[in-house]
Amino acid sequence: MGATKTEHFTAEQNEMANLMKALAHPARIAIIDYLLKVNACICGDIVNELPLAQPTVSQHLKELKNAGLIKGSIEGTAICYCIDETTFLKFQNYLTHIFGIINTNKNNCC
Amino acid sequence: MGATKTEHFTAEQNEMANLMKALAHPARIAIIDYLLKVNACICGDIVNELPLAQPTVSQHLKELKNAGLIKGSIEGTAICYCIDETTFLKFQNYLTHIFGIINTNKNNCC
DNA sequence: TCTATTTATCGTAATATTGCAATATACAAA
DNA sequence: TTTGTATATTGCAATATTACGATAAATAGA
Repeated sequence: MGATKTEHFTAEQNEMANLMKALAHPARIAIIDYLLKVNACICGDIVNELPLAQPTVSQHLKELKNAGLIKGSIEGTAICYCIDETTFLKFQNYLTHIFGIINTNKNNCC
Repeated sequence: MGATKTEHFTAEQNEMANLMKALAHPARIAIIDYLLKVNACICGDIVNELPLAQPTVSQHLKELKNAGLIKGSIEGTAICYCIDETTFLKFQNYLTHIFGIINTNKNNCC
């Protein structure tokens, strides 16, 4: 097998799992961390910031872009990537809900 | 290759990527959703709640347990699973930080 | 003890992910 | 046009994940 049975789960469950999957690699966490640290679009030097070959970085950026977590625009010979706030907001809404329940329901466990 | 180069990233980046990976499947999101919905330990009927075979569910539970997101205790012939708040708190701390930066740095993007 | 029930593990097939060399593409500047 | 620079794509090998049938282990109750 090896293929996730997405059709049996709710749209939200699949959506959240996809966002988690997009962030389920330290290189992609590092990219997000870096984008937030420089607090701007990155135009050119992401590859130098990561301990991976250029095609690998390009692939990770593509996955983050497909998930909607970052967006890019062509800027001459370079590409500018930055955080896509809309998707992060959706992600935040789900997680805030989850964390909210966890924090109010403390100690009702075996 | 196929193996993540964890040694090149920070401990926090690897830790967060691992938590994301543990949640990067709709079945595991569904398990967490269900645990929160019933607001208690689940003793016995997780398998019936999911559209997957028993060995598959058992495997997903194991992954959530390995990641520290749930904990289980033997209760007669059944196993009781529940949310592990400590790990979720760590996860929340990281994400609250990320979301905080994103929400304060709006519109400084290309 | 025997049986039923519940959860875990093993083994395996199908599929997905990771990483990079080689190469392609796109554009700026000489 | 040619050269240099930056990013993307292709192709492939190594590894990981997903799913489940078969089976094991553990316990409760007859």
